[in-house]
Amino acid sequence: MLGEKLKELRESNGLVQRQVAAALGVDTAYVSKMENNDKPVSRTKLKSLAKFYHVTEKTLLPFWLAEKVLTVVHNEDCATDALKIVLTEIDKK
Amino acid sequence: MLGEKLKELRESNGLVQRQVAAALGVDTAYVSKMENNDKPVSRTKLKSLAKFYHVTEKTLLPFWLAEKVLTVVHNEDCATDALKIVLTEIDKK
DNA sequence: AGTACATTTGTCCTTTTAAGGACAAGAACA
DNA sequence: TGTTCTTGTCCTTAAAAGGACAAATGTACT
Repeated sequence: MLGEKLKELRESNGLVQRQVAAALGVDTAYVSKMENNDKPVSRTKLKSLAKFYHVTEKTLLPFWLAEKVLTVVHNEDCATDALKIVLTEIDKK
Repeated sequence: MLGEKLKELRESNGLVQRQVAAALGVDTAYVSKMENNDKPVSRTKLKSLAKFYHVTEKTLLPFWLAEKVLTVVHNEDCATDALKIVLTEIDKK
């Protein structure tokens, strides 16, 4: 979800993980894990990535947040119900 | 959301927080916080509460999960977008 | 007004879990 | 083979969970 997006962005910019890693000041393993949703992406890194890929943070944010939500509901069989409850709760306000 | 539910259940059973607290082995402050969504409700406590109120855990679970999701998306203005992304992602599987 | 009980709020502490990240070593691939 | 990407393990620090306690507030009754 977010990882896929990040990978797309990197490849569409013709970049290799090593370069991204350098830009963020981390190693390539870290980048790989972010792209495979194995490590959470911090918000500050998200900002750096957005800048690096020349997109606005705002476009990435929904995917970033979705990823977080997914880890919470992941493997719960009432996930859909829960999400719908939250949705109605949100626009009730 | 979950808290409201718990409070409803308690009151519909004509119980007071002190009794719930005793059943769970915690103090009343803790119960109050659970009912006001100030403290997360652990899954084991959820089970105890379900048993105590004579409802199945399955009926409470969606609200419990919704509460967790809410704390994740809370104060993010793209919350709705994120939730929708997760929804489509989920039933894509 | 004053007591008695119920609930809420705030602060504190300890323990558990997650984040953030390095490193080494294993696949893929060109 | 050299480069990229992935996986697994480890470590350290930063949060969050779980919960106690005290004190404040609310409520109802007489």
